[in-house]
Amino acid sequence: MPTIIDVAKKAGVSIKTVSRVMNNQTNVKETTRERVHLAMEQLDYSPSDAARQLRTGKSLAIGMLYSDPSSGYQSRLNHAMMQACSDAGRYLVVGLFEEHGGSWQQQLEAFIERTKVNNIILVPPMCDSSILQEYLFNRGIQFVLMSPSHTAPKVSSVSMDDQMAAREMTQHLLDQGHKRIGHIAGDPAHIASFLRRRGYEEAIVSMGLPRPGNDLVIDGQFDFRRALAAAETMLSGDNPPTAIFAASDDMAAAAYMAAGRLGLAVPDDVSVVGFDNISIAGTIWPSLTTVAQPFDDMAAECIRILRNASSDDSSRPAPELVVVPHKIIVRSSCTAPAN
Amino acid sequence: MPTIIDVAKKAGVSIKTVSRVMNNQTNVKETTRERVHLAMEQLDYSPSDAARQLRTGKSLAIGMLYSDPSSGYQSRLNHAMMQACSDAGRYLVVGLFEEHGGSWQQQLEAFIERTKVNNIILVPPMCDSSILQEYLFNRGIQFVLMSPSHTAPKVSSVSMDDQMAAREMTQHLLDQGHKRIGHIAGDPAHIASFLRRRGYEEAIVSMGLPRPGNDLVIDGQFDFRRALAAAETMLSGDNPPTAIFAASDDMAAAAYMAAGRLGLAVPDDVSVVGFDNISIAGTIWPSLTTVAQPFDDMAAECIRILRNASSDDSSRPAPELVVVPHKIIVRSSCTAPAN
DNA sequence: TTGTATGCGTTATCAG
DNA sequence: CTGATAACGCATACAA
Repeated sequence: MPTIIDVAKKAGVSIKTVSRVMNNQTNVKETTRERVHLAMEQLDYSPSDAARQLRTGKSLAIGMLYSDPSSGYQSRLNHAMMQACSDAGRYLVVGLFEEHGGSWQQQLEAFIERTKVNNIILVPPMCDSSILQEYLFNRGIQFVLMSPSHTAPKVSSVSMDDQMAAREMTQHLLDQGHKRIGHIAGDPAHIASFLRRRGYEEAIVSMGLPRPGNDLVIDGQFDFRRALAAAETMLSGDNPPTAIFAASDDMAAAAYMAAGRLGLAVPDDVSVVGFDNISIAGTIWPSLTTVAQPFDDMAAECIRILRNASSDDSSRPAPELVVVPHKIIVRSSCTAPAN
Repeated sequence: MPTIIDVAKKAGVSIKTVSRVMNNQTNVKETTRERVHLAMEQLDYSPSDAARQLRTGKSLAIGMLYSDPSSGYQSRLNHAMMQACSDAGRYLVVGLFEEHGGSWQQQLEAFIERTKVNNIILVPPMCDSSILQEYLFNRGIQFVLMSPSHTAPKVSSVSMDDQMAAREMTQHLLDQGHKRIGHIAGDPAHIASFLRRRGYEEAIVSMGLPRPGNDLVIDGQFDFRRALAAAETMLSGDNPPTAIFAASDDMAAAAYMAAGRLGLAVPDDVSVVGFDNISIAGTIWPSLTTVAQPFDDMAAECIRILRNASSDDSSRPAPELVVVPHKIIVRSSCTAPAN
């Protein structure tokens, strides 16, 4: 493995100059810079993380702490985050908030002590703790909030627009000619449920249609069984909807089952759309039209923000509030209503 | 942060002695060893990974390369592996085999060059490549095979026993009194499909029941739609099974839907069991009895093997062939047959 | 604009 | 059994 010394020799300069070039510092003649770059390429040189880290005390690790390792959300986020880290030449160190492991702050403190990370990603529900934010801020640790319920003033955050996504999903249904669209809502405790519901209502009202009432909007609480009951109630009513928008794919699957039980075909008798794009959504039949949370892009944004922050020596860079565009995945569970 | 020097001072010894104690080396008087341990505890000392790495050239990173980032299997494995790494004080670096990125060996080579990992986990389908194994072996890189189709002679591997799991799952059905049990098999291209099917047949035959024929075993190829057709065929036949064992949870979900379409209730009219324990299995209703692949334990075993291997200075340690016990998750999709 | 010299916290050599 | 000291590869204070 070539070292900085080899590069310096090859380029006919001192190691300090090579160092300057590597870190994009000023005070290097342009021709010299090029010569160094050439030498680095020819030797296929890449700096040693270990040495760098030893010298600067800054780790390339990025910490992410979560509280529910079994959730599908977290699992997919991990996946995306790992990929993003890998792409950025950094690596992810994960930690778990234990139910009975003391206060969040204590656990965060212990994690930092143990791993020595100085970049952290805070995911729900921890990202909504102002205590944690305060602590990290005071300690000078760079951090990003992932999908916080409320954006904080001085802190960078990355999220998607649940409300807009729900609105577009509903619009998609309206565009196909549906006039009566049911909504199986999520757990009201989650802010996302609220936003998705609002987006759904907005789309409908903005088309001049009446605001949907209790016959069309039922709480499913992200629970399969409740959603099943909700869908059955809707579909067996007097004036059943021609389409159902479930606030999660799990609940959309429940709508599939309710339709089957009632002898209704999806999508011919009733269209169904979901939210999440869980892995089964594409393999189930008919394949489910749904909203894909842009995990990959959100992860990449988190890493980018953290990188910028730590490369910037001068104090704290301005916080960024990034909203990543989602994607509507149109598949075959949705068609124009009969007649 | 205390360093080795602080510990040495506190214990009244030289740093070399502290180093010896840390690395469990010989030639230290027992009382001295204790004194050092005490000092380390009192100072809450932990060695610097960066320095260690710089000095030894050995990275704490563990590499894992995969080819299908969107698969649920991979996503769950990642998750488990990250956790295991974190627990072991190491970290995971992931890489992706690109479809058109050159041969596997070239890509593996590039990954190693770039990340400098010297511990690698090979997952399906790469774990079955003897070329890759040979390459890593010659290069002196420690590696473990994850769920290989065939265990290799000189290489450690970690897997679960698909056949045994399928056999137990089927036995569970038999124990409840089922005599006619259908099987929706997976893609014959996967060795796991074959093993699961064999386990199913074994259980049935060993009870003195006739070996199931083509009316009871249908290929679903891990495809929802095919599985749906298969389940409908079985359940609408002359002598329908009272229980269906699907080789994946996705396909079990298809069986649910087929039952619903035919006006059959799960589990009262037909029991359904699956394989994988995907996240929806517990939330769907009735919740699905299934086989849980022991991702966490398998991941932990991989890391353990790698750790042992790299701490062992003397040549190459003996390869281990670990089979991790699986778990049958009994939920509510399965009951005794009617009458 | 460029170079020299020192130290980050370990491990390892070799001499007691 | 123990210890002084030299690396490992990089960044930087300081000198030129």
